[in-house]
Amino acid sequence: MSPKVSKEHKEQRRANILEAAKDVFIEHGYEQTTMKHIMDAANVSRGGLYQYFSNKEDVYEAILEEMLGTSMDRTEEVLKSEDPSYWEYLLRCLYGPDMEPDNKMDPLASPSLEFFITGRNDPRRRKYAKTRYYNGLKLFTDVIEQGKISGEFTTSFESEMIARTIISFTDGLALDQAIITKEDVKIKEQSILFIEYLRTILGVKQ
Amino acid sequence: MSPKVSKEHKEQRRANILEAAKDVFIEHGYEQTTMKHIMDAANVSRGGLYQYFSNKEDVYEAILEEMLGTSMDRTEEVLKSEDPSYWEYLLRCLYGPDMEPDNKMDPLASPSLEFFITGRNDPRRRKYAKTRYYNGLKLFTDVIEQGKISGEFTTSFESEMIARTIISFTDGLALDQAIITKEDVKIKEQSILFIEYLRTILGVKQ
DNA sequence: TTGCAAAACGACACCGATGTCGATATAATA
DNA sequence: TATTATATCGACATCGGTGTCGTTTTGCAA
Repeated sequence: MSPKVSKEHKEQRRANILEAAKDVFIEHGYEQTTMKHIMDAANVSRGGLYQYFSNKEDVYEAILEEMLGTSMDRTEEVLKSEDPSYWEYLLRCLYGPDMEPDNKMDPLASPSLEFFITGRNDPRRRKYAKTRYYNGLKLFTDVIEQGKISGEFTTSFESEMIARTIISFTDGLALDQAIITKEDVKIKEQSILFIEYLRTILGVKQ
Repeated sequence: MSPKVSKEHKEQRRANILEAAKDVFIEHGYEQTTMKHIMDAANVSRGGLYQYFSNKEDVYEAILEEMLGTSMDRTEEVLKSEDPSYWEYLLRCLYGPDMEPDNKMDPLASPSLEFFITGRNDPRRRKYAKTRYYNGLKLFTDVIEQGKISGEFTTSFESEMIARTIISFTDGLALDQAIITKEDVKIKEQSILFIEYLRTILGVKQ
């Protein structure tokens, strides 16, 4: 009845495997990585790996769950900060605490997009894609809505529609950087231009 | 020495296979379709298919070549029309002759994005992705540049950077519609908002 | 017709990845 | 130290897809 191996140890092991798997996915992408790759990276045998995850999709879903969780946490945190400007909230959600776009995006973005797009005919995968999309949509819509109420944004466009364009643009940037490479896509410069766009379309009062 | 089967016949057969393959790719996506699927759809045997194409990648590249070709032709055509407004040129390049965004995108967009992103570590595939990107970039940059020269666009932003955001936004929209589905992404409404954005960022004089 | 080169066929061998399973190692408890 | 549940191992059978190859069919040309 009593456990022969501590629960913490098991969770630790699982976390280690996930950590290693993440690196493999970043390097090879979703489709190209095999369970063998993960086994090697995590120093675990075939049987050992299958003890924790029943297949590759299962592994990636675990990584996704974690991502979706922490991204929600982070933005919650941002929104709870005492800064009163919704415009800054928005920039923080997009570009982190220092509100400065840089040249690279989340390295897990491209394997994830790959996971979503190759599984677009699979209800299970699509569910993850939708969750991710609607999480982002809700967050941005809320912030814009709040900004309107507070009088900081004077736009007459629908908050939700602006939120959608934010997501589409961000996704497009991630996609282009994945298939073309960073240097060629000029993420930073595009982001700066996009901020300018947002500023005008939202009618930000300074 | 002389051919036993006319060259036209052979080209016709090849074209038929490609036609069928295109439908299969649209239905199953790139990764999920197998040579067997294509064989069945095109009513050709295994050996027969391999007579024309040496593998799946080869088939898809043929489709891509065709796409890249016709898209260049079409935009060439648009640019050669006698209409003097560069703003309208731009809208036509984006949304076709009637300049009205609709709710759906090219059905081959998602298999192509899949082809590009799953092959992002393969130089061969990346070359296709780059060609596609830079074709679009050149087109939009040229049009915007012309519009500036003619005085129709008064923006002080770099033409190339605006062109890049056009591509990123368009790609993002295609991606989102692929992984989420049309109805949920509201492509038309987003496009209308995007046109508004373009109008302001370009400083279009009416 | 007949001859023949190319096109079309489909059986087959191959391969790499998968998930299972019986054997073994491990570590907590008695 | 002995017991025992379970974590770990890796060999193995399986499977689906691939590309080849020897055979058959086709249709133009002599």
